[in-house]
Amino acid sequence: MPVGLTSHEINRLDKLVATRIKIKQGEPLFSLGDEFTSLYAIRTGVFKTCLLTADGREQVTGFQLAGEIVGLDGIVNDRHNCNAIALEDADVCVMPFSKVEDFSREFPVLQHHMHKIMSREIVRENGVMMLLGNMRAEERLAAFLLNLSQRLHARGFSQTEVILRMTREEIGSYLGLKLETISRTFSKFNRDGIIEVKQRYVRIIDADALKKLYDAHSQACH
Amino acid sequence: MPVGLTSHEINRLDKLVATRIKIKQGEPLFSLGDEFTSLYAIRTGVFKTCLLTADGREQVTGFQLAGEIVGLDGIVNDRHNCNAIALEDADVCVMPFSKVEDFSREFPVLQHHMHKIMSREIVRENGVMMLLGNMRAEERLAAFLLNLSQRLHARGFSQTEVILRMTREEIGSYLGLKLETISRTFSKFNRDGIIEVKQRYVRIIDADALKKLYDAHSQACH
DNA sequence: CGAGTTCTTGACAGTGATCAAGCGACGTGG
DNA sequence: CCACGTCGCTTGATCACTGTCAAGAACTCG
Repeated sequence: MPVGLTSHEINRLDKLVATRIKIKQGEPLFSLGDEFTSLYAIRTGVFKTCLLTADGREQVTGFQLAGEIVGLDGIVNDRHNCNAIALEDADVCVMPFSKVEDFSREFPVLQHHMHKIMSREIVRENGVMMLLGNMRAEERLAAFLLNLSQRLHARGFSQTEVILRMTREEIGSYLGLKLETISRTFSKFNRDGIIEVKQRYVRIIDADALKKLYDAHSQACH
Repeated sequence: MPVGLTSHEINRLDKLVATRIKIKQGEPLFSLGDEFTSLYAIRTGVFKTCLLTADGREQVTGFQLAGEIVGLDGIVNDRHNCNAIALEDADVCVMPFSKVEDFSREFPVLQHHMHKIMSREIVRENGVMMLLGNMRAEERLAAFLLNLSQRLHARGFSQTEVILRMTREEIGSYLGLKLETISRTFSKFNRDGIIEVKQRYVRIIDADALKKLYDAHSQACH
């Protein structure tokens, strides 16, 4: 939520986020084709957003942590354009979008905040396109680990120790790789002493080595 | 521009799009790092948006045609996050973003329109992620050709004949492939009688075959 | 007309996918 | 508490797709 509001304004905005719902692990917050009514602010828990192909395979388009907004995909067609699935039991604020728009007209700060959130999502996806289009498996996984650990750190968790909430298959789908490749690359990082992996537990030992991998595609060809 | 406004309102909104600039082929409309001040509505011409790696290789993140909006990436950090380069001489409306926000608060229709435009861009990028993450070279190029011909058709051009404004390298960058692969795949489509290609000229002979390729990744694995 | 850019095509190599087998963790019910 | 079943993870062997390197052709534009 944006800053710079009076306490009276904040009281009014509280109504916007009054409705809270709980989503159990594995359950959808919304599904492709659902009518779009609201944006959702994640209070606790981790979600994935994904598209499904007709045969049931999925493309994970993002992982969302506490404090992030999901549902922006639904605005354009008044229907959700992806599935949002809880990767652990989650707690979510429901923000009816018509109210978001009403309040946005009233509070320029909120309006600008909304625009920034949508722009940030566009820029994030640009980064994923770069990742999928130009990077190799090791670079992709390094980028993923660094990004995840940074976001967790910003939420007060350890920057070096991560408990993955998603499977190898989901990571692979997000990164455009198969689960075997994720597993192999984790094992290689482990052998090289860059990280310590054991199933869902990951400890980042040498963040600089990961950064180097991440930058490699920019520097390799000098 | 949205519909459902009175002529008086339209007159006022005209001020928003009063500034027009011309961009020569190959010239940037804006560049990565530039201060963000405005959104741009393309009146004529085709643009590419791209990110540059340190070594000068690029990731094309999109191709924009007349009627589309560029610059949304700049909102989040008050700096442009990519380059927008004209692929042919172009004519662009400059819309100062602070005015866009002012008018959006005044005209709910415009506000909602803006939200839809940003949401549409998010959904488009989701589609590109699916393409880059799950599809093979032929499927990607088929999707690209279908998408381009549809968008051109919506602008009154032929649905079957396309003059590409971008190089093989730019198409490849967008699709996560090398220019040789684009060239080979074009040649294969040509041999198979699906399209007729000659340099920048492309005629779509068998759109259904392209659609089948595009859907293949959903149906192949039943 | 010539220089530079873009495109095509071939030969070969490499990265990651596929197929397959086995292991390990976790949860449920006996 | 343990047995068992399921799901997720690891690892190996092989293969296919696309990348890389290279050469030459075609087109564009000064």
